[in-house]
Amino acid sequence: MTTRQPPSPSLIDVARAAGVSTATAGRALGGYGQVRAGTRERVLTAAAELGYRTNGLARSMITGSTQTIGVVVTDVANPFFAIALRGITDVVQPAGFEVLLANTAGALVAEQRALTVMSEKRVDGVIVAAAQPAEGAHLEHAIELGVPIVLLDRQVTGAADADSITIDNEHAAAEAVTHLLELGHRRIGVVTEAGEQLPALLAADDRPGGAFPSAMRLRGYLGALGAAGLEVDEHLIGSARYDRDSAYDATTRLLDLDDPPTAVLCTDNVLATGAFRAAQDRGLRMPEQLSLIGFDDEPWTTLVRPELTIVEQPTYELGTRAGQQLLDRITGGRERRTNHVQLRAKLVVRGSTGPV
Amino acid sequence: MTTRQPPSPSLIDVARAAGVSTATAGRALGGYGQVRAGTRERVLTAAAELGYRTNGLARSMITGSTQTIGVVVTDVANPFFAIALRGITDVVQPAGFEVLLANTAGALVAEQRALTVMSEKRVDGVIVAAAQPAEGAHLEHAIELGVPIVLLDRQVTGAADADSITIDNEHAAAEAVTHLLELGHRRIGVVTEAGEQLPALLAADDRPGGAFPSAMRLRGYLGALGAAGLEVDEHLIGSARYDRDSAYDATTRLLDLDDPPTAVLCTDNVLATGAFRAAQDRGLRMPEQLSLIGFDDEPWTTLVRPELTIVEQPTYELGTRAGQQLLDRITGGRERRTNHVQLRAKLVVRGSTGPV
DNA sequence: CTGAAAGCGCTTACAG
DNA sequence: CTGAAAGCGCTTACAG
Repeated sequence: MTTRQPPSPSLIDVARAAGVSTATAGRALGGYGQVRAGTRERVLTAAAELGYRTNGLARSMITGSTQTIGVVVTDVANPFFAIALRGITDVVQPAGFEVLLANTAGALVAEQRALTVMSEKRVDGVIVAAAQPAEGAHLEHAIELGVPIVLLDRQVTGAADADSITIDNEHAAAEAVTHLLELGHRRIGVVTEAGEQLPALLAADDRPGGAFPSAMRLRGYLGALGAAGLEVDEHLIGSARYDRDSAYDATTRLLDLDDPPTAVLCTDNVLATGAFRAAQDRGLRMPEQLSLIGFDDEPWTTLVRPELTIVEQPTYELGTRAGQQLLDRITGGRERRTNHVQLRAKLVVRGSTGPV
Repeated sequence: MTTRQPPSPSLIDVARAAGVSTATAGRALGGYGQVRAGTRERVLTAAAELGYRTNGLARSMITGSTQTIGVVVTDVANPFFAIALRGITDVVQPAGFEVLLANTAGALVAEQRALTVMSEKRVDGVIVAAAQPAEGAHLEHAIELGVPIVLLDRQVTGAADADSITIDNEHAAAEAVTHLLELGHRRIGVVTEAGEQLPALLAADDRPGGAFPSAMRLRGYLGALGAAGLEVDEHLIGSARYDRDSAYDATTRLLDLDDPPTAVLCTDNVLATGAFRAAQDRGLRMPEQLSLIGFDDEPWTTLVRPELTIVEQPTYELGTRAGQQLLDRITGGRERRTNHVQLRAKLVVRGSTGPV
């Protein structure tokens, strides 16, 4: 059935059919202003008969609000962001807001473009998981234009006026290392994608502004060792790219050392899959011959044997809080102080960690 | 820094600053019509100085296009939809379209509301993974209003004018069962969330219109057994809700039978986690004592031992094709015939299946 | 190539 | 409670 599509009826058509002015028709349909019950009835009936639907563009242009927020992430297919995104929609949709989503694949230009487009589409605010925590100029620019921003999962330097919601990654990693120390481990390795930032982390003693979670976790690892009075052995820091195979190789290199680690912390869930596999393929019994800790409570961590000890992030809550924070900012206006919330991760001890 | 936000400059301001008409300013900024190079320069400079950004709402109201598509899914946190969504954005964003996302949590009313709102916001088209394959009236209504729709992952009865992209779930499940039959299995169980649809499936001999993938898979299971001349034993059909614990229980019930199955097909990835665990807890050696097949190539399926034989869906491609299909429809208009594409899943044989 | 004018479809003071 | 008019910020014929 391919009928030629009739032009969508406008408020004028409805008003004419109901015998009222467009102002009155608008009031009846939009639920604002005062309309006599009988008049409202006639307008509603006419609208229904004509198949009228409000033109949201026209309305938004006048009201100055689109009831839409932007969400910019590096990868929606990553379970972490997928779950956080669900948290955002669960909070924001019931409040009458829609979500405009952009995926940047980690490219700064894509993020910049997304912010420009969203700003042109007049979103009421944006939640962004930045591709480059060191690059915040475009974000600050958007804020100056009047677009409230909530940073998700990572702080950004140069975006001082953005709110943020993150996880205390440094503390989370430190807690995992402390657990291993308490079990008696002294040679503790780490599989990380923040390897090349090691020199900077070792040098700096001030807290960095914008940083990837991976860097903060590596920092936590270093800090916990330091607090225990242990020297950092750079051989124990296994650098990997963000994929399973690379983590596999990094883990293998650690296990090949003359003086290999007795325990390994993986600073991410994907890296943990590679590390687990490497240990498995090598036939190492866990936790007797190797203790292993991962990140995120993914389904597989309780399907493998032994079950994996992990650091559990409040991912869903990260999303709901981000959504709530942005709604508050949209309602509360720019006057409110910038708000930085940090959530705590939780160590979940299972079978993959044991005494040395 | 909380400066009071200056009203965003409009085209009028730019035109005035550049000493041209708004028509000319619009042409220079919007990249349409003819403008002398020198004039364009002046306009662009003025715009940059004023910090001008096009008002997309006003533009869309005139051009009749928002360069935005809607995507409606039941659960973005589900890896299946998260990956498909990534496929959609990867195709649609480079083409200059943004994505308006709605999560329905499987509620029909939420889906209806989402379509109304998206239609009011004048999206150029919508991709929807329907909450209720039997309810298509609201979808057909949107199409009549001029909003092209592409159905994702499930057909819907009553939405005859919608395009669709799905996976041949019936064939996929049948192929898995055939694999087990070839290995000599005769008592083949299934863990499914479509259990209550069994009577309907056993009765109907015509292909159903709208149906959940789970129902189509159960249908494939029944068909493959029938083709092999085997009677369907309803005791071998383990009904579960869509969660791990329920699948665990359903699997346990199957294994508790006097004459238990020697092989089990799980019609979904979540159900497979529960089934795998049940087999594991019972101490069954796979594949010697039980052959198991799951759905979707999730990371865990190659981390467990034995590795899981699975049916791999082209999830990412499902998304890219859906995006492409919608763009074609938006460009091509309503005149084109409705287009139904079905993708094939692939059986990946691994260690969890073996001879009986 | 450029401009004056109309118009997209609403909401908002302002009168009555 | 209702209406006439203005206006949101653009693009599009239509003239020149």
